[in-house]
Amino acid sequence: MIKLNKMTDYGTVLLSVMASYYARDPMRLLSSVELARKSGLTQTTTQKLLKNLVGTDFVAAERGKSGGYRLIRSPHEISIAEIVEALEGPIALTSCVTASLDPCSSRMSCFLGGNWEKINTTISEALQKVSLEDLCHPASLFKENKDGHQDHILSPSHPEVN
Amino acid sequence: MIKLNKMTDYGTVLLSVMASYYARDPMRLLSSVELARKSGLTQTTTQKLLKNLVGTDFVAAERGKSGGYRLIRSPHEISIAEIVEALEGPIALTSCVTASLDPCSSRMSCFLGGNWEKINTTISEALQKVSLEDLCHPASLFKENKDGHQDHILSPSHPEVN
DNA sequence: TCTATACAGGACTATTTTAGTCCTGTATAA
DNA sequence: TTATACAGGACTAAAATAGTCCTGTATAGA
Repeated sequence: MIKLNKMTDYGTVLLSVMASYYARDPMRLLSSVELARKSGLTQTTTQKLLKNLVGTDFVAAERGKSGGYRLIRSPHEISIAEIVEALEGPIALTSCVTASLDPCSSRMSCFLGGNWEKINTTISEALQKVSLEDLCHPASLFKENKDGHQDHILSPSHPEVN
Repeated sequence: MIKLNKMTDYGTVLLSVMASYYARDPMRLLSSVELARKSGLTQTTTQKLLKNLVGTDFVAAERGKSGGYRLIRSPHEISIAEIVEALEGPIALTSCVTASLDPCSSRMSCFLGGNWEKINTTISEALQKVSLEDLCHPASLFKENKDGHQDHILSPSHPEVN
């Protein structure tokens, strides 16, 4: 099975929550604690994810007492490819294609490499065509509680065991 | 990084060797020992791979003293998708899509699931378009030794440490 | 018929990768 | 000045993968 990490799965959930807030107020900061609660992920996992997402060109952080995180690009401009690359590194089916040091010590691997690279490109293009917004339709993701607060109804494909 | 297993990487090397023999004589049987030597993989790894490949509709085995393995379909009819599925199971980015029992216990995962499935389909289609023959151009893979025997010049992307 | 060879299948161990935890430091609003 | 929240890395635990080993079955040839 060609698979994403759990962390990337969790990451899409987290970013979906952030996207839903972005839709209402792009400048709204959400702390890691808030994001953990809204996403249903544990705090430590949420924090770890956020650390990996800060520094990309779609998530920014502000420190201090009223600090937090927010998207800095519109969800429809953020591709799944970018998210995957932020959390897992370059999209490629074999490390041969991307390893720069002594990448292909044999003719076979180079020979295969060119073809794997075609496949990798195809896959990367497929992921580039899907945006965070495509995964996330914020309007349907939240419902109001009696007390006016919002609770997430989201959870990752592989619910985190708490 | 979305990645294949090492075993699948090794598997493409092994199948490339088999394809090169198929091109000369489709009925030629190659023992696991021969295949290990020609591919540069260890015997145990080769045997393990072959066990997983036998039973697919592209590799068959014959037992007994002069037994061995061979391709039973032309390399140009064998897609990388089939190879990957034989060695790793169904091609999918998250297990949610394929797990049939309690696959999506939350709205989010189902909601995401539909989109992941689109992505998975795209990736699967990309892999179906590449054949074993595309990876393997037998004519260029072998060179004759002085004594007229052929040695493999192939090795996997991640050469196995012996 | 006997024997050597080669595939069949599964159980087990070791290794590697991934996930998850913890600790210490820095920035900022109040 | 202090409480809060992000930053970064080291460490441990868990899961997945790779690799080994053992026993059984089929078959060609002596």
